[in-house]
Parts: sequence; structure tokens; C-alpha cells
Amino acid sequence: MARTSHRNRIYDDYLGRIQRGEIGPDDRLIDTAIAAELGVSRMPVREALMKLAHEGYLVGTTRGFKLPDLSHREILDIFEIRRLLEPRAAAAAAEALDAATLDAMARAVSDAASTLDSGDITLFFRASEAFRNAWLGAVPNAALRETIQRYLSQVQAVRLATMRDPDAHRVIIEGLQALLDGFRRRDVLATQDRMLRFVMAAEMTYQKLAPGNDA
Amino acid sequence: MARTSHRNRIYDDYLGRIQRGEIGPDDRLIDTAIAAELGVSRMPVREALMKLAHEGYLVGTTRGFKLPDLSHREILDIFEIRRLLEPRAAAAAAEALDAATLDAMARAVSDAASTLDSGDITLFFRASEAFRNAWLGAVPNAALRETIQRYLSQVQAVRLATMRDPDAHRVIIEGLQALLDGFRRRDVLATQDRMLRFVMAAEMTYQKLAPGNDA
DNA sequence: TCTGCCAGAATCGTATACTATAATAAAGTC
DNA sequence: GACTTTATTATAGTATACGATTCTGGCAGA
Repeated sequence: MARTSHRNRIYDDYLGRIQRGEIGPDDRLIDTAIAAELGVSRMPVREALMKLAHEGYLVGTTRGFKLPDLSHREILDIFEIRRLLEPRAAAAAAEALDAATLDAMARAVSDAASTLDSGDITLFFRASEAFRNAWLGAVPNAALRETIQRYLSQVQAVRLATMRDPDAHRVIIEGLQALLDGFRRRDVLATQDRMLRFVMAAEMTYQKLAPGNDA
Repeated sequence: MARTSHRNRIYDDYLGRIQRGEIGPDDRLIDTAIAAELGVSRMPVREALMKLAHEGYLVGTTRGFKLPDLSHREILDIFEIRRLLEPRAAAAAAEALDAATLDAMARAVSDAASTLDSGDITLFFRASEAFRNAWLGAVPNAALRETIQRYLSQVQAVRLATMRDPDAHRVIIEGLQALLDGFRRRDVLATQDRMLRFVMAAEMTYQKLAPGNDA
């Protein structure tokens, strides 16, 4: 009867929670616990969590699944990939974005800008995520979009590490505003350049604020 | 006792088979059949195959797992990603390659070149795969390496579609020779350029020989 | 001969149960 | 009081079983 399986519903559910930042770095996702909560057996939960792990959104430990804690090196390695992919993806999205999505992006940017005064970290997180998901959703190359999405954990880790620094906060918001302007004008080249600058700014900020160098 | 789980052993086993081209486009991988063959239950086999599917090496159908049959569009989309990533990755590998790996690559290229006369398609396939795995193994950025490896299915599909054309065959071997020269001389910029040319040559050849346009 | 339906078989999704293993807590020793 | 060793327990891994679903092939009727 079910139009989709338990496994897929649970997968969608937890992917959404991860994207919205509802899973903390210390949370442990245990199949039996989730299964009991949902009134199903371990297996569909286990399979959903393993799928998230195979896609990089979680890592399995001997004691439950948790968010990956990326090392300094891994974060820098992924920055290298993002520098290569995201400018091109953003440029392609600039040609494809529709008005409704642009409006949503404008709202996200103004939400984010408002947190410069309010210091509302949660809103800033949500607005950044909304902006990113909006333009990514408009990338016509599905494979490219999915590859970029898989680095969600890195984006969130960087955000977490840099968010509380006022300078970084300001730099990011200026970057978002510049990007929004490029997207709005459907200026492919400007968008490409600005996305590269945006990623590189994030990288430099991260390097400055990074918590030493772990494994 | 087992140093690793059944699941992981089966995963490694079948990933190897896929890489070596031992799984045909019409083969169906059925968990119960493999389980019976190995003397284990369905579950570890099922989980191994699902992991391969989550990583893009297989797709699940209602009747077993099989190789993904990428559409024309998907193949072109992945070419766009490869154009962005592989030149940079090859350039980084050029700095890191050791002598033994270079020797292995030289052997792969000469094996591949020998098939111009012999027409030994299997050897050409194996040699191309060996060359690719060799330089990819030397890419220092692990995340980049893994992302590129995930497009194995596309590489194989393109190889399959272009391999039998004599012109394409020759173009590929010339590209391999040019790449080998770049790698050998540890010439980062030349390697980067040549890898871009190599990928673009494959793309153009594929477009010329491509089997129409399916879904 | 073609088309639609039905029965059977193959395979998937899920449930439950058991074992193995690794983290944690507890107990003992120096 | 710190360090080692031994229970305890939580959780992962695997096995087995069964109902649900979806192909497949044959049969009936047009």
C-alpha cells in the first residue's frame, strides 16, 4: 500500500534534519531507538542511515551514526573541489533561475543581513542554507548538482567554525549580496567570478579561524 | 574473528569486478543468488550491493542490481564535471607520482598501443583502466580522488561506445602517450592541459559515435 | 494472431532473533 | 590514588522467515 518504503521515508526525514542543522555534532543516531520511536523494525532505519552514510552525510561508528567530523585537511581538500565546481555551477544556474526562486534568494539574503545586528545565529544558518539550496536547485546539470550537494557536511562545518566571528559574518553577507546581484542580472560571468571569490573567502576565513589541525 | 565484515568483503569483491569490467550490462546481481554461492545470508550481500548502488556503481531495479545505463544527457553532464576536475587532479598527481607507478603507467600505455594492431579489446580496456587507476591513486586530495572515481560507470560507458571505432582508438592512445609524457616529466602545466584535451577528445568522440539520444 | 487477464514465481522490503564486538563501568591490584 | 583487568551492556552484524510486490508466461477470448 505504501507509495514508498519506510526506508525512503526515514531517509528523506533524516536528510532534511541534517540539512536544517537539527542534528548536533554530538548526537548519536541509533537504529533501534529510531525504530522504536517510529514503530518499525531496525532494518529500514538501519538501511536509511547507512544510505546517508554512503553518501557522506553521516559516518557510522561502533556506537551509532553521527555527523562526520571532518579534519582540517579534509575540509581544505573539499574547498579545492568546491573552487573547481561551484563557480561553473552557479554560472549555469544564473541562466536558469526563475523569478520565484530569485525572490526566495533575495529574502534569504535580507534575512542573513539582518543577523548582522541581531546576532541571530540560527536564522543566519537557515538563511545561508536556503540561499545555497535555491541556486543549487537551479543547476541544470543534475550530476553536478548532486556532487556539490554531497559536500553539505563541509559547508556546515565551515559555517559553524566561522559564523561567530563578526568579520567573517560580514564578509559572507557581502558575498551573498554580490552573488544575488549577479544571479538577478543573469550575468553569467560575474556570477562565476563572484562564486569563486565567495568560496575562496570562506576558505581564507576558515584557515584563519580554524581550530588548529586535527587528524 | 573476521578482521572485516562479510559486507565489506563482498563490497570490495564486487567493486573490483565492476572496475575490471567483469560485470556485463545485462547481468543481474541478485542478493539471494550471491549469498547462496558464498554461503552467507542475504543481508550482508544486500547491504554490499546497496552500498555500491548508493555510490553510483550500480542501480537497483525491482529485479536485482545492474550496471547503470546512463542516458546521453547524463554522460554529457558527467563530462562537464570531469572537464572541471580531472585536469587539476592530474596536475596534482604529476607532482606526486613515484617511479614504480610511472613504470606501471608506461606498461599500460604500451599495452594499449599494442592493441592498435592486435585489436585486443579486452587488453585495451584493462590497460586504460590500469592507467587511470594509477594516476588517480597518486592524487593527494583524497576527496577529489574519490569524487572522480565515482564516475567510473560513465568512463566505462564511454569506452564501450567508442572503443571499436579505429579513429577513436587511435586518438585515445595518442592522448595516453601525451599524458604519460607529461606525468613522466612531472610537468604540471602540460599534464593539466593534456588531461583537459584528453577528456574533451573523449567527449567529442562520444558525441560523434553516440547511440542517438535515449531517455 | 493479437490482446488482456490470471496464476505462478522471483525478488524485495521488513520483522524478529541471535551472536559478536566494542565501549563503558566495575572491581581489583599495586 | 592511579593503573590494569574483568564484567556488563549497548550496538553492530548476520541469519532466518514471511508478507508484499512485480515480473513472466500461459491461457482465454476476440
